[in-house]
Amino acid sequence: MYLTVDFEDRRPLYQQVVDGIKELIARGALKEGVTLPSVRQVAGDLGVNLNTIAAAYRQLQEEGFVAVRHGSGAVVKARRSETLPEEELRKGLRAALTGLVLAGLGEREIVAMVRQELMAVGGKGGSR
Amino acid sequence: MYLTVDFEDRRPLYQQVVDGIKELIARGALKEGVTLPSVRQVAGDLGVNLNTIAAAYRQLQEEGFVAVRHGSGAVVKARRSETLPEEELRKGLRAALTGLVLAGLGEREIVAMVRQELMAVGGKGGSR
Amino acid sequence: MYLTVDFEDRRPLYQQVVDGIKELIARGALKEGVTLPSVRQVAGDLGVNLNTIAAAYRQLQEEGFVAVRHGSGAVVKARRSETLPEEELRKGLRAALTGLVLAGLGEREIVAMVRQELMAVGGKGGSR
Amino acid sequence: MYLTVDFEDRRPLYQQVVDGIKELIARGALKEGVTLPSVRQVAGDLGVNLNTIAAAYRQLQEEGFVAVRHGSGAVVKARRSETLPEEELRKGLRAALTGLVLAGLGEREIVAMVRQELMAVGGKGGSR
DNA sequence: GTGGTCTAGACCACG
DNA sequence: GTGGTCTAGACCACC
Repeated sequence: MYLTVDFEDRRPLYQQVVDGIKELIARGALKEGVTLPSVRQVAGDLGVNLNTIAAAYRQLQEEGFVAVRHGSGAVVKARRSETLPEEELRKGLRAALTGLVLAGLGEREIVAMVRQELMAVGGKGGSR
Repeated sequence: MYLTVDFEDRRPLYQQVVDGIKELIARGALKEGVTLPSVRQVAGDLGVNLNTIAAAYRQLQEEGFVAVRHGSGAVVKARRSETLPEEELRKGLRAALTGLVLAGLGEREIVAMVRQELMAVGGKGGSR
Repeated sequence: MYLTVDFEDRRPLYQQVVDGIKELIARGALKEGVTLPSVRQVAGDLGVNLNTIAAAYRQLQEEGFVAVRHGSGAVVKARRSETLPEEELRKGLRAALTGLVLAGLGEREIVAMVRQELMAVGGKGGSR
Repeated sequence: MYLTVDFEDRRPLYQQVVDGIKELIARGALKEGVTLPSVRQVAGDLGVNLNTIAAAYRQLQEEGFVAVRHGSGAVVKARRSETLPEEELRKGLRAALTGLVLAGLGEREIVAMVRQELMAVGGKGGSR
């Protein structure tokens, strides 16, 4: 399971793990019913503390992406019907686009980049 | 200068101010040479602490968006040739898109939303 | 013996089994002298691990609800004169009521719900 | 602010703090807009680790009971429109009532106890 | 000053 | 084996 953390990133480590796993789910690389590697395993692989990964798994559970069961690991759940309120999502998108505009990219370039990222992120997830 | 902060937002206040001003610049609402309102003014208008706005202006200066001159306020600079490293921008875009994919939106809907936001964000200064 | 477990429930599986059997006893569905189905039987029916059911039976024994005899199963005991210390019971009740109050229910509605649940729970064995 | 933890209690410490504060809110002892004592303060008072209280505040924020702001503390929010699903609340109530029935209490005694607890918990909160 | 994150390491609860 | 909780203590981010 490809997952990395970047100690230079401004996001906290546990958040990077959460985001990374969400991305793997969005991509279809982690499907419903799959059991995530154990907290200890991931912590060892990434070279971070056990508690940090535990916090990430806890958040994924609270957000409804996985079902964590005490003695038996964390299992990816079926897609939730509900996610973040659309307003939140728009805010995030707008912030990202603002950065691209300020970097001098035009609409065509930006849309092309979006399409490219969509292929990387969600392209095959749905119909695979 | 339309600028607001949301105390419920997860981003820190100073970051909201930074993002808001960047957006105004991207939209062309704040052009090169314009002097931003004083730290005191903004702090009063938004009802936040002086230090918070000062931190925002400092970051804008560090990122090269404004020039702060002792005693004469903060002036919007010419667009910098270089902004955030492209890798950072892609990361931000990818994160935003991941959220949209997880919310169940398809490529068409997402591209449409991107176009819509681009019109809102980049109205004037986009194709420089 | 109607007994179910819910893998989504926040309580551990063994606790759900304990609570379920207590409820059956409270309702009079399991009377003194009755032998509970074997650990294997229950584990198979519910699709959970043997150890989980064994832990539940052990706790029921420790709390005095059943007598476990080597090789002959677990037998429901006469109602004990003393159960959990009253303080514990009040704590549990108070926690449950706090939730209902925070949900905005008024005293009348809550008392009505209590009466309703009492009819469901204590149908037969209530006023011993 | 009366708040205690019990090291013998089976609930984790942070959960006891969460429950305690919820109860104070339900009782009206903590009203909207009040700032909770600092994490360090509470940790010191209760004799537990700082992180334990931080976890409690975090959960209260996630459940929408308080707004935690980085440099300025945790403020009690207006009542949320939405709480736990009713099913969860009924489960909790049923479990509590089962205990009381097993202790030999009759319907009258139980209803009386409920009324008594309601006066202690939520009686004055609403109309005060 | 405030809360947030992380580590190291211990111990417990669950299956 | 699994995840959960707690501590001690450090350091960071925010206001």
